[in-house]
Order: sequence, then C-alpha cells, then structure tokens
Amino acid sequence: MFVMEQSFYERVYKIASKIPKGKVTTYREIARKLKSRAYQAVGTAMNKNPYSVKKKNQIYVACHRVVNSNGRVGGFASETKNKVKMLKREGVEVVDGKVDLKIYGWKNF
DNA sequence: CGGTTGACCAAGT
DNA sequence: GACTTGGCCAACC
Repeated sequence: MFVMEQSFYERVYKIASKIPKGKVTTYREIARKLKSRAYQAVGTAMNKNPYSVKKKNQIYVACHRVVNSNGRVGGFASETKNKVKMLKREGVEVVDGKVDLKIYGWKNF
C-alpha cells in the first residue's frame, strides 16, 4: 500500500494541485500557506514530486504552474518550452519562460 | 547533530 | 542586468 508519509512535501503537493487552471503561483506563496518560509523546501519537494503518477490515490501536481517570485519558470528549464506550451494552452501568456504574476498570480488565500 | 543540497528570495555590488 | 552574499527551511548523509 502507499505509505504517503505526512511530510512537508505532501502539503506542498496538495497546494500545488489546488492551483486553478490558467493561474500560476510562486514557491514563496506556497511556503506562505504552509506557515513557513521554506520556499527552498517547496522547490525540493517539487523536484521529488511524483507528478508523473496520475493515479487515483496519487496527487497530480502541475509543476508547470509553479514559478519563481520573479515570474520566471523554474528549474524545469530544459523542458521549459514544453511547459510554456502547456501554460499557454491553459490561458497563461508566457514570454521567454516568464509569466505575468500581476495577471496570473494566484492569490486565492 | 552538523554539513551539504535544492526546481529559492532579496538585497547589495 | 549579471554576479555575489546572506538568509531561509526541510530533507538527506
């Protein structure tokens, strides 16, 4: 059985999966919702994120909807072009791997 | 328990 | 605008 360890990461996944379509959020915001400033840990969580597993019990994390505070698309840089496509398909305008946080910034506290 | 790391952030140079 | 430095927090060794 899945032993979803109740770690800091899982909370991150849940929040990340909460991101509405056509919006993006930053690591900072996620950390903030966790009552922490662990933006770093959030990033690390994403890195180990089982987003590929789209099972029923599994959480799907839209990594591409998570960006840095600068609006720059994060570490998936090598595949950024692909993610950018996805984001655009969701209605998010991405320019040079960057997003307008003023417009698409997720502020659904 | 200390040092390293990580898809980070902000301010300074 | 690019690079450096310090800070931040959780996980890993």
